[in-house]
Amino acid sequence: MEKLLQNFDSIFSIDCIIFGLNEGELKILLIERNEEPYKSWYALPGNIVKQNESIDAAAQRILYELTGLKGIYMEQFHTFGEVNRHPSGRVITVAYNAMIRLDGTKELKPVTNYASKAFWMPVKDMPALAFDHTQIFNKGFDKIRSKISYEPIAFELLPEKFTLTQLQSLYEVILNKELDKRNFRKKMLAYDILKELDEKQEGVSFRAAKLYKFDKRKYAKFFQKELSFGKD
Amino acid sequence: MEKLLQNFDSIFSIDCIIFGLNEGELKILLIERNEEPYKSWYALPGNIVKQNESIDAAAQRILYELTGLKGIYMEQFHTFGEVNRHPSGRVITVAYNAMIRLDGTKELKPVTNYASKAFWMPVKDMPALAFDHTQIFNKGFDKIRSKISYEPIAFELLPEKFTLTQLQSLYEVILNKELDKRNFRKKMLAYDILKELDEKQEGVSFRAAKLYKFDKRKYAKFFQKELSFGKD
DNA sequence: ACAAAAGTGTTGCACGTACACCCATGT
DNA sequence: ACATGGGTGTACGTGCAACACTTTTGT
Repeated sequence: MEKLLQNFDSIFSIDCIIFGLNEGELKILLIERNEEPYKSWYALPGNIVKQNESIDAAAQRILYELTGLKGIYMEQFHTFGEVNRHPSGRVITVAYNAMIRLDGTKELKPVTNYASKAFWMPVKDMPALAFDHTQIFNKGFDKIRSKISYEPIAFELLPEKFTLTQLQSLYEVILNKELDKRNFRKKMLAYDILKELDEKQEGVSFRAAKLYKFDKRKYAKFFQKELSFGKD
Repeated sequence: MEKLLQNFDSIFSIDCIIFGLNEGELKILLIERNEEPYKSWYALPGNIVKQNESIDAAAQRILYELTGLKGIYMEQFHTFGEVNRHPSGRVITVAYNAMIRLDGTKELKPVTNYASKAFWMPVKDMPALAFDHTQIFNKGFDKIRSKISYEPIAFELLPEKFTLTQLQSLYEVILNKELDKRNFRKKMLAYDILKELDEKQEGVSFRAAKLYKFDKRKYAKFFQKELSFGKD
């Protein structure tokens, strides 16, 4: 083992699943590869971790280099380690995911030649991806879907000010089922993590809806759930 | 990148957190290291993944080599990738955990020299461990604790036949809090995943309790939970 | 006036929680 | 007889699911 450790290359990679919401459609960030293997295929933003950076730091750097996005909080969700998942050799990959707000100010522009472009792809139109990225994406999507079921994380995707109907549509897209309007609103408001604003929607040709903001301070309590059988 | 891929050593490792229950005490499986670095320290069973094996397969092999245990179903829960977590070089580690039944037939015997012994350590007495294994253990324990809160996985730890009181004690040990006896029994029986046997406890100096078995067939339904707002 | 979406309450049910006493058995 | 854990039921509160009509606004 000592010999192994003396001269090694760190061959592990990061792949990122970044969700965004645009015109009511759930999308994820893809790149078009500009390198072999899988040159000109679509792929998740991903690359090799350097020897002197932690995997969390690598995730930040790689996302930036391939898409121009900086400072996105990503969470590791699984490591894929089949022997032949990469055609050029043994590479295991640590997959991260994140949800971000698309406010129009975030331009996508790869900083390296490794990607020829970065773009948003509607989740419902996902094409075949390079490597095992389709499998990685499926697992990441499952993860998000299950997480949203017990933690109100969907706000990350919405603009700062949003209507309850927009929030509900987002839940419906992610969970892929219709929800009851009255029950949804009741439950969301009961969480007490929304601030009602004095503003209304503008530019719609029907009754304008109230706008809400997500209240980060009150959000904390949703990270303390536990099974109990009485006597807390 | 292509150059990197041409001659590489795969330097990633696996570490295993194996929980067991013995005399009502929650324990985890440790080894005593027989190699530098950290020679003669206690550590989680773990070692380097080979180039031609998947990380899941590596987890099986490594656990076997270090402890003699075979065919234990382990689940990956996190990958640790700080730059300096291993003193000899850059090694990231994929951590797995599992819960197993200690029925006395499983002898612990390392098959390689890499460990001088393998043994069960009570969780409440955890010593300092080699590398960042204490941190890994803490995260794995958190994971188990949170998982048991929404999925009745604790049966893995118990003998085939057990009493409800034993089951409750186990929950209390893992969750680190007292539970109400009536509510606990009501809830567990309501899950309808226990088979009541015609047997009773033996060799106790008080009223013998009924024995139960875990019914694997009925267990399936606990893997289908989702947030909903009506209209399923 | 009409089209389109906003907004709003009640009821039944399932589940969680709090809580205390008698029973069976071995010594 | 007594000590030890085994075993049991009820009442209350909360949260989820089902369900339909009126209001507001722009065209």
